[in-house]
Amino acid sequence: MTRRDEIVRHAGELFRKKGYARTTVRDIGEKVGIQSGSLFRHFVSKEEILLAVMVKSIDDVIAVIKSELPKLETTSERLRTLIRIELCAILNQLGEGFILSVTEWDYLSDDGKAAIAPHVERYNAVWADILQEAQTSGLIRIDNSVLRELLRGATRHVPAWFDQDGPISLDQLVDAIFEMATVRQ
Amino acid sequence: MTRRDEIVRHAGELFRKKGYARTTVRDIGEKVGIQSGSLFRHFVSKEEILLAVMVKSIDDVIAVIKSELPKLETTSERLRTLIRIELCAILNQLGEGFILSVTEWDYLSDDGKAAIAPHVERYNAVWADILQEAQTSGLIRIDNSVLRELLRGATRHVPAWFDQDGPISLDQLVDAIFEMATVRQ
DNA sequence: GTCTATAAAGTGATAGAC
DNA sequence: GTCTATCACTTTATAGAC
Repeated sequence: MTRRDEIVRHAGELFRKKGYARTTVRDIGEKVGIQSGSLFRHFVSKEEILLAVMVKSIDDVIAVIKSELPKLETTSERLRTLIRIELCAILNQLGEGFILSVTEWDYLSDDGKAAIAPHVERYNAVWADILQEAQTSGLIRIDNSVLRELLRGATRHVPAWFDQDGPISLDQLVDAIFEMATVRQ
Repeated sequence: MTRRDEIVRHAGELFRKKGYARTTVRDIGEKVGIQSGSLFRHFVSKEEILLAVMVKSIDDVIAVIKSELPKLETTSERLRTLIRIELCAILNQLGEGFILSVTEWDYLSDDGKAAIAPHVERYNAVWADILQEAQTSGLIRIDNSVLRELLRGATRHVPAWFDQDGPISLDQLVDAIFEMATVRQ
């Protein structure tokens, strides 16, 4: 693992925990074990570190999706799995900063947004495909683009209240979201 | 309207638009039409301004709920209305910073959180009551505390994608959320 | 109650030695 | 490639005149 990777990993953890704005380059340096000034031999700016975290996280999650979904035979299974993967990603069991591409979007410069956009769009396309399938087969009840955003909001908010060691398991949470999204059949 | 009220109103608008962290006291002063230093004759700190925005917003929304819900006769109508009011609040058609009590929660000091908590709890209690009713009458399908958080996430995320002048009306959005939350009957 | 001016602290980023 | 040291700037908040 290169130093650059190491910085991305630690920065991702800090950004998630404290938010991008409240994480200083000194925090990142301390976590990595180097001085803050040394970070700038690896990245030209703090924003570039955020971008690297976002890109890696999104791409990691897409890779998992591409490897898992083709195995599944029904639309219902694919939708349920997609919900599960998004939840794992958001709960940081996959990648390290997936959620940041939603929560910290506004902190990016225009150039930064443009750099991330293709990755975000690839991820969105996966969801659009599955929801299109689900709508065609009558699995979901409401407009699929509206449903996508309602589900994105629901999953995005999960870290604020869900305790992985609490009374509800991750599987139960996936079931609840799937149940909410779909028609009872 | 007192100067204090004026500050709260303008600060709320800025906090919503740019976020608390990126809004400076200079921004607020400029908007109000006074120097930043003068703000501190009305509030002891920037955080106290945020607290005032939050408290006012939450209390305004609770007041609307208390005036509208008792008129309604069915659980279904009450739940739908509660969803509509939360959406209006989050879209800033009610109060000025309702959503801030969710999005900017982490920026509060411990004392700040303690000051807001009773107001948030009163709001949560309204939802808990209605969802309890809905669960008893079989209107909703999943655990009501889980459903509450899924819906809170869904509505909280709405400003990020919903355009009030776009193709979908607010009423249609309320319908979609209600449809998602409830059993088809 | 507002102004001007500034204190005190923190920020991202750079320079140059090693 | 990391260090030390620091620049240039921004931030919240204060002091004292009016």
